Amino acid sequence: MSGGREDSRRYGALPPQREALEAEAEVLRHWDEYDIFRRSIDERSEENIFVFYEGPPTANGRPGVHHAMSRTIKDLVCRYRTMKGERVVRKAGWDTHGLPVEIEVEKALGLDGKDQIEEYGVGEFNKQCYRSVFKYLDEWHDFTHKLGFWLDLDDPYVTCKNEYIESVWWILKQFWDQDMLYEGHKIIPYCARCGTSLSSHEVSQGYKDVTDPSIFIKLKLTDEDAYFLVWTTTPWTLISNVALAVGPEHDYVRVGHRGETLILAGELLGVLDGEYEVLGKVKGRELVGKTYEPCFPWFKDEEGGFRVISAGFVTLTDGTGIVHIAPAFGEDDYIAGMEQGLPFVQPVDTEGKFTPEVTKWAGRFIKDADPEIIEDLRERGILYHAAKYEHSYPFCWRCDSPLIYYARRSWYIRTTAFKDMLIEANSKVHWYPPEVGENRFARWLEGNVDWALSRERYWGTPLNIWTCDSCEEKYCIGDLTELKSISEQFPEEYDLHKPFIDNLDVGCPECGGKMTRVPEVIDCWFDSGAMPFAQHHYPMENMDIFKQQYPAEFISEGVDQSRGWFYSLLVIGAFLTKQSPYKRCLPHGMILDREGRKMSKSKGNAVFASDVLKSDGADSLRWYLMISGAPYLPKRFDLEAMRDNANKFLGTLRNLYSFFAMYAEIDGFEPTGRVMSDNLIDRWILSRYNSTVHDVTAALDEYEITRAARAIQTFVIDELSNWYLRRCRRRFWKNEMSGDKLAAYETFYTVLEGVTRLAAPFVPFLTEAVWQRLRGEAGKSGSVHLELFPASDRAMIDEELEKNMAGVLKVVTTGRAVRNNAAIKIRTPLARMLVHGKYHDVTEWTKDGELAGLVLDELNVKVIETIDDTGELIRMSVKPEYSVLGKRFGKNMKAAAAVLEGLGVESVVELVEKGQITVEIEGKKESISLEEVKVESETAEGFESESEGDLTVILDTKLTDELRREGSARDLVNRIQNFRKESGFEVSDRIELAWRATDEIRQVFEEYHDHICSETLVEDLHEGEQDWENSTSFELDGFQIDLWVKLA
RNA sequence: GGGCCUAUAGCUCAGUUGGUUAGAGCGCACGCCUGAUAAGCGUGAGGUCGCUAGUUCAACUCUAGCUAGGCCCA
Repeated sequence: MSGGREDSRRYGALPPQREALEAEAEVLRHWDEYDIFRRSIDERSEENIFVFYEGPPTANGRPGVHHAMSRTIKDLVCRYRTMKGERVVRKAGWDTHGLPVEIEVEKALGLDGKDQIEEYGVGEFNKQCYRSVFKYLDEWHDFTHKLGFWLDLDDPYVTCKNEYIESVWWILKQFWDQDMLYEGHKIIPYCARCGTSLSSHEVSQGYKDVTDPSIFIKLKLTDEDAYFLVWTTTPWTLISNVALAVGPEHDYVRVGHRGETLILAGELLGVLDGEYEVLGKVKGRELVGKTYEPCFPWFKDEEGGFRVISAGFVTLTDGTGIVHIAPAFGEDDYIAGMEQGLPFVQPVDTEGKFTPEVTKWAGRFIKDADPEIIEDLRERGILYHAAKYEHSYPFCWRCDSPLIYYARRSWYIRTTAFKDMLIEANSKVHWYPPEVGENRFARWLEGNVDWALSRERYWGTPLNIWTCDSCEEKYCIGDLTELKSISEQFPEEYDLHKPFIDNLDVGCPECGGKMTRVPEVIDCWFDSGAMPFAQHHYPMENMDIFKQQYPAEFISEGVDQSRGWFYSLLVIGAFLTKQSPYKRCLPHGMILDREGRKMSKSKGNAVFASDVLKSDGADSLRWYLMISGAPYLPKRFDLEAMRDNANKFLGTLRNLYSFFAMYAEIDGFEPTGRVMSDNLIDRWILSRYNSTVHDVTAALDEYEITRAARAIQTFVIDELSNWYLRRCRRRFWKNEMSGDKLAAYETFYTVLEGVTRLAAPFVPFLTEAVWQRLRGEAGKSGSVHLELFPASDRAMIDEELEKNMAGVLKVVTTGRAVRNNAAIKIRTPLARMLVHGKYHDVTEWTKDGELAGLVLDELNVKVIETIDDTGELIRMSVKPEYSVLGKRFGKNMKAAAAVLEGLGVESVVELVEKGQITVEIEGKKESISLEEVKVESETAEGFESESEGDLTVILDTKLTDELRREGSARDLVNRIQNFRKESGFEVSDRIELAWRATDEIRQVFEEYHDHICSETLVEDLHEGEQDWENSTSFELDGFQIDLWVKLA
């Protein structure tokens, strides 16, 4: 072991729990010094590869506990596969582009909007973006390191590097060559503040419930003294209104209302205030073609507008059934406008302000103008009714401005063209749990729309399409060689971002004219989705590495990445290789705060991973995240709960080692690896160990991490510590190294060493610290993480024994309850214990002397007896076994139950003795066998009893003087041990003891002389006062006792 | 508004094909143990299994609806 551990002992001490952080630091130093991470990869065969992809985080914010979640899962799986003998390369990655970065830099520089950025200078701005991305990189490195996430941070892929961009370009060109990249106009969610369109997955992050205006306006028909009643929640779009849409099959009515004639859908008359009279009924299609007077003057002369059109999307759930159409500001509107030849007006600029055409509100931000627009409509008598409307509306996920739907020029990937292939590729992916992939993700793919790829921003991979200024031909340039061949004076040093790329002089390969690149950059999700290829600079180099590392066996990120990374990986990978780039995907749930609320920066309830690591260490955090609930469920994070949970397990593991080390050191035990014990409890723990290894392996192979963690925890705490070690302590206390003691050491060592390997992927630090100390010299340059995962040895599993021991444990638990009820402490021996159970499982073990011995010892009773006939001690009754009788009696079950539960004592005895009995149920004679009922036993007389299921334990609680004296002897031993410790003696020190007490106690000392002396390592026992330094006095069973002690 | 998931003890979570004492840990109360000891263990009290209807002899479990939360999509 490296670091500061100076310990000459064979089994060195673990740092105490309160120094767990220092212990983890020591392990980290060891890993560094002996290059363990590198070796864990290099020492594995290239023939046996497990491929893992790291989803690149954006290092422009502090890592939170949710990052610890995915990083723990990733690390756990990778360590596990490594220990299974596989070679797991783990390349780190950083996602560097995108709007979030730009926003942060804008804020830092005090810039507001694109004009100011361009004024500031795009080159310098992008430099600042680059710097900003790596602002938190130190904390990310530190967090990754301290969490124990083994990841190759020295050779990461970085999406803004020239090589990475070049690979992305190559991929884009593949799309281009197959006509999968096109330029179009679409109505897109647009953030006027950021001056950019947002992808659907960006939009989805920003829905909020807001209150918007809800207004009804009256639009006068040109050839009739009547008004269409129209509803909208976006008054500002009314300025761009060019048509009204009705559902052709819907029923509309003319109504007389407040002296006017209004037209609206018959089903929606409820929107009217007060009395109305239905004047006539008409189908929607009969209204088509009617014209009306525009509500605003600026576009009243547009040709082909201001008429009623028919549209399928008109519903009768809201509004009036008459929908206002503004083609530039809604997707349905735009499509309808194209189909029906409506005019297209877009009097809103890219900053979301009205253009000069709208004289009254020119330069005003559209949403801000809403109140004035409403007021204007009111003044002119067009407004029918104005109210508030609460609904869910999208906001920009970064800058929080309301989005508008806006017609923009945009580049798309034609994902709809290969939608079926995406669905097919996804169907072969194993999702954990399956429904996330089969239901949610697959369904979402069904509704696939083309991927809006371009972004009108600065800090991103430039879209590699050039247009010739002369011949107008468009070219997609797929790599640097090609670009260099057609550009003049391509410099040695370059950065492919804007503005460099736009300043190049690029000549048209056709006509030699000057070419200009399209201004856009691309969606950063395309960058991260390209990582299987671009991380290796494929296909310009590393073809062989790519081939070896594609596709991934396993990826894991938060469920919120379904539409993000999981999608972009799939689109790019499947398009290029016709298969999904990942075979297994384990999405994990969001981390909520202790109140169950989402963690967010704005709420201030986010917990930062580094803070938790600093206060509690990695193992605690990792163990808590893995053991508390299935990974895909949302999880509440509570520091207190984490501490309780983790200390329980980690503390027990630590104590198990400390115990072992203490005695193994004294006895100079050195493991031989030969575990040949015929001691029953040794065989039991080895059986349970191998069963646990089997269960954990099965769970991890199915990626059921929580199930695996719980199996380990149950084994370590309940079985190894609370039962095996508890029962075996005395075997280690013996003075000489007997065969049995050696067997205990070998067994305990074997299991403990195995447990460190079993738990190593979960809690890599403590397991490492324990493993190293167990291995001693041999482990000094090694690591538990270089070892193989334990294999379950079937020959060691004894199911019969496990079953019997389960019976023993049940009896012990019940016996303890009896003592508790009777208020007789364990130190007081009891004469006998009677056990009764219907099933053999529960009592079978009593035939085995060794098993019975465990119970005698644990409960401190002299004799154990099974009783078939509870006789006069117990009264019996029966209850039906519903699972059996329910099928037999069906409807008559209730009657049958009543009959059986009402059986008299004699009948029950008859049933138990003969195995069956005839009773009358609903007038029919029925034969009931013992297998069809449950026999219950109650009550004890003069004894104390407790029943647990079909098991009954009875203790004879009568105390004799003899038993009392034995109890006192045990008390004395206990007091003397405490006294030894207070006096500062070592566990193995031999002592002289003197005592002074009454005759009653003298009798105990005489009768149990040998026992007391051997238990407490007394060489000489004296009666009477001494002048030794160490003395104590206390009261026992009402008698005063004085003790003196000194080293022998 | 739609899809998927979740709802069980004060808290965090288990609960196998419907079967009659619904489990664990933490916390709480009481106690035990004390040569793993600034540890350890046990017992107990706590639950109309989110609500409502339905299927069934029997529902925490199946079905439908509702409510609340989460994720995703509009």
